[in-house]
Amino acid sequence: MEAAAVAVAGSVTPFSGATITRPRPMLREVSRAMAQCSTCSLQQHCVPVGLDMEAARLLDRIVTSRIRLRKRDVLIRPGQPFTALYAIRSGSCKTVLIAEDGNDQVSGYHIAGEIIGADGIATARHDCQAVALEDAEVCVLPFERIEQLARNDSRVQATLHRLLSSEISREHNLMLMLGTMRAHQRLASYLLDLSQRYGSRGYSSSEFMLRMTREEIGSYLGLELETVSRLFSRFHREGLIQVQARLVKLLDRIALKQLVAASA
Amino acid sequence: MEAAAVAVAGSVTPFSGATITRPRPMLREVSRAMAQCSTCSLQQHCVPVGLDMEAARLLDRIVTSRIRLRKRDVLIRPGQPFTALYAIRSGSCKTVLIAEDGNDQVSGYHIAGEIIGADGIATARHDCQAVALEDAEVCVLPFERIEQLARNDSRVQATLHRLLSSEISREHNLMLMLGTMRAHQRLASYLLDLSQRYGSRGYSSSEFMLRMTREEIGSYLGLELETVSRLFSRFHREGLIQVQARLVKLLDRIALKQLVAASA
DNA sequence: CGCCGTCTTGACGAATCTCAAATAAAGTGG
DNA sequence: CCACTTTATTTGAGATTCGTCAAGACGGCG
Repeated sequence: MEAAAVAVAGSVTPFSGATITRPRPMLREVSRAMAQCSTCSLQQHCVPVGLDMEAARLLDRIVTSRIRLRKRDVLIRPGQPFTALYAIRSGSCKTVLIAEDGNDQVSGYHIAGEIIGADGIATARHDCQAVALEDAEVCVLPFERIEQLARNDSRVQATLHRLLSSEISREHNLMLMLGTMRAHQRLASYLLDLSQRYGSRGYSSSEFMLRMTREEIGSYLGLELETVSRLFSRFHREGLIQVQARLVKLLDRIALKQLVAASA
Repeated sequence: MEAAAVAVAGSVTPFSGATITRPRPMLREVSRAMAQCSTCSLQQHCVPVGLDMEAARLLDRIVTSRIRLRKRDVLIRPGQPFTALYAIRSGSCKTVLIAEDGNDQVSGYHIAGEIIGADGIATARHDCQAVALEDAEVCVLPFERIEQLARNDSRVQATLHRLLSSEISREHNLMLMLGTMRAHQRLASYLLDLSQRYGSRGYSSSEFMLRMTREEIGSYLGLELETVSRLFSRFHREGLIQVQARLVKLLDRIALKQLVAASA
């Protein structure tokens, strides 16, 4: 009785930031039996963070289903009615802002444990697009249920508020980066951010795979793809990192941090 | 029993983005009797927007006090414990993000009817500074009360969620601007945004006073103050606006919009 | 094996920043 | 209210960063 959250088609749209070249099938809803926060291995990184077992059980009532995404599948499209938040269970997504004039910008890179879709609440429509960067799985959190549960339990309520507010803080950091940093500082900052996020999830914090193209990274950082490429080469040449296509290894984290902090 | 929200000192801090040259007295709390959403003239623009009379009365229980600010008074300082949101009743404020390295950036310009402080929820501490750009008055909305009321009334809850989400959307727009626009487009975009916001509050949408310096505007737009100044001169020369110090008059709104929309 | 999307690198130019100096406006104390 | 001090704004000239255009290399997939 509530497949609404999965009303996400898969065909090409005029919005599409990614170059989708072939029609895609509907996104597939996965058995809801498996969607349980209380037994999920991501508990410490996802919505339930900080909640005790009892509260985590409450969340089991929210997560009604999961969606499997293949690389380039579109999870959210701009203008789409807002019904749910999505928690990434595995894989990664980018979010893309698309202005009326066609201007677009990658506004986020999201990995397991992170939540997307909060932009849609105010207007009841999403204003960004979300696309899988690799095969991924997301949990669907119907917003009505969240609100209902939040009214009945202050822990759930606090979790929701924390979640919305941290999206605001995340964007604050991005704005600081876009508004005050030089190209090389932005890239260094991006690499350190990835490192920190992978590290806190138990992946290597010094060696990882970039899931976005140079162009997408550039868009995210407010730069052209050539600038990103040149900076990767320069960092490599200067011994700060080792980079081979999408595989990056941080060699001198301290120097990277100094780059970011340097006022000039 | 709850003066906590007013625990805001006024002396010089190492953070201070504005150049405050003298010590300032404590911010003054104003009689709480007057703070009533249900009779406030800003109802259509502030928190109560969209609520009926009955729901607006609920908000009266939230707004416990008001604070008067003089120009340059600091309402929120970074790191300060989060206790409340603030609704601007009159006057205007800027919010400033401050990085550890001292890097700072104006992240918002807020006028009557707008809410500030939502960044603090996630970490229980504010991460931005809020400073009055002119004499102003703000309503204090203790967050505990908001949450309590939101649990009991879904209209209040929805209002809160809408409010947090629109802050996210506001920042999305800023990011698009910082990440994809040229200097002249950013300024045109800023002027149109001011125009729209003043207009919707019953002020003139074509003639208004800038409350920020060229430097603050530059910081907000990710530009140097000289660039801002030159652009004001250029827009004036080209007949798009008339500008005399802080007083701006929009002469050709269509051309300004075209500037913003132009892809190159 | 060849195509296509991605990435790298170079050369050049435009946009923007930096530094500097003059002018205008605002704030301060008498 | 005036004279003085400080802050804000404008404008110019030169330096720098980054974007644009172009060509070729790389690599994965059919």
